[in-house]
Amino acid sequence: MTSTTRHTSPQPRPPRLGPAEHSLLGLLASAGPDGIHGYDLARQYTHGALGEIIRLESGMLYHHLKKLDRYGMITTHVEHQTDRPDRQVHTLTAAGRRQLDHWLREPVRATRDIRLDFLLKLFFTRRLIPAHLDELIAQQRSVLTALAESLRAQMQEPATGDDAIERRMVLRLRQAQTEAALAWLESLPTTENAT
Amino acid sequence: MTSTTRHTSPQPRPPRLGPAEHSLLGLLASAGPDGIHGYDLARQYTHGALGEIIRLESGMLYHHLKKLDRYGMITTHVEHQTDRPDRQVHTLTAAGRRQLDHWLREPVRATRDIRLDFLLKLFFTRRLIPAHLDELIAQQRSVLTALAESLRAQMQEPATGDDAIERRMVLRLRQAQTEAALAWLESLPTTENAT
DNA sequence: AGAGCCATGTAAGAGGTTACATGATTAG
DNA sequence: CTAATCATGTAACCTCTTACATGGCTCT
Repeated sequence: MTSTTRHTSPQPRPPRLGPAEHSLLGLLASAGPDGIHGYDLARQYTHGALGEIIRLESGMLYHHLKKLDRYGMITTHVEHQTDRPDRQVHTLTAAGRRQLDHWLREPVRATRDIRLDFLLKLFFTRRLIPAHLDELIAQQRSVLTALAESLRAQMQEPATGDDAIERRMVLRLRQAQTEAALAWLESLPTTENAT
Repeated sequence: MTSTTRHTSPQPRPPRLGPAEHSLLGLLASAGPDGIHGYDLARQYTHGALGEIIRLESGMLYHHLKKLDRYGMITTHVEHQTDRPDRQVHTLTAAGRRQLDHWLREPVRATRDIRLDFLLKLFFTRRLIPAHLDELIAQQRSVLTALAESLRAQMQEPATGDDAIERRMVLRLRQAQTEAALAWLESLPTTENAT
């Protein structure tokens, strides 16, 4: 076991992490203080419900792990094995956990982010901080409700211009998708009717 | 007016065009044989319904035009102006028109492509080949109906495994989004109830 | 005089895809 | 013997985003 993490330049830039990286933080949080290695992480994206939400090729997975290490979100140490290739075991840092918790608390702003980002938040909130589930759902509902109302208001405006029909088609689609997401949200199992 | 198009190597690779490039082909088809220049194209993405569907920065726009020229989908010639900067006027080629028509005839396979790709197809079919509108909508409806049925079948399967709840949440969201898109599709103005 | 339009781009970087490289071990 | 598993990556190539560069002209 040789520590290989170097924190000479912890945060090269303000870290803007995507859904893939946040899901990795979530898996590392689930793994606990003993850490987890890349190949094990990769398996969680190919088997299980996570793979239904997001697809992550091994190339990108290792790339993201490097990035998270550079940002000081995780630490990395090599675990030597005799009969198998060496593993790099990763552990979540306090900064990584803070980043994860912050991300989990934020609802998504746009309807199109429900499919990927919000599903991930839901998945990891259930697993890591189930007490916060109702709050996450409630906050997301209020964002989508506001969006739906704004769309309804735009539909009320008198149609003007030669592309009025096209604009209305677009608006109605956005409205339909937003309302479908809202209905789905409201059908979600909460603490009241938990399993 | 100096012709600058070179067709020494017309198709360097099998051309895989994205929605942005197809929308450019659509605008070039609307412009007719006299062609149209980049800045004029850019305006159609900032004003009008097109901008509600897709956002295209000028940098990417000029990049796509270069690519379309390399692929032999458009031709380019410089139009000299004395009081204004020179323009590069682009014209759709027969190959470009073939590509556009082929793309317009294909329904999208996934629900998430409705928001961008299908809206573009709808937009340009209405504008260029309105006689084909009903067919496009009917084909897309049959694709989405099949998808909805497959999702319903998956929901019927007995829930098994420890992440069964999560899998069902994902499935129900996909179902809700697909059914919302279907309902919207069926509410679209067809030739029967045209304006 | 300054803002903004006209017209075409470049530069730099983030992010992603697809495919392959390596090399040992184990299961069928 | 062959294939798959374990484990970590590299290489090449797209795409997209964001911001800026240029320089003359017109409008207020």
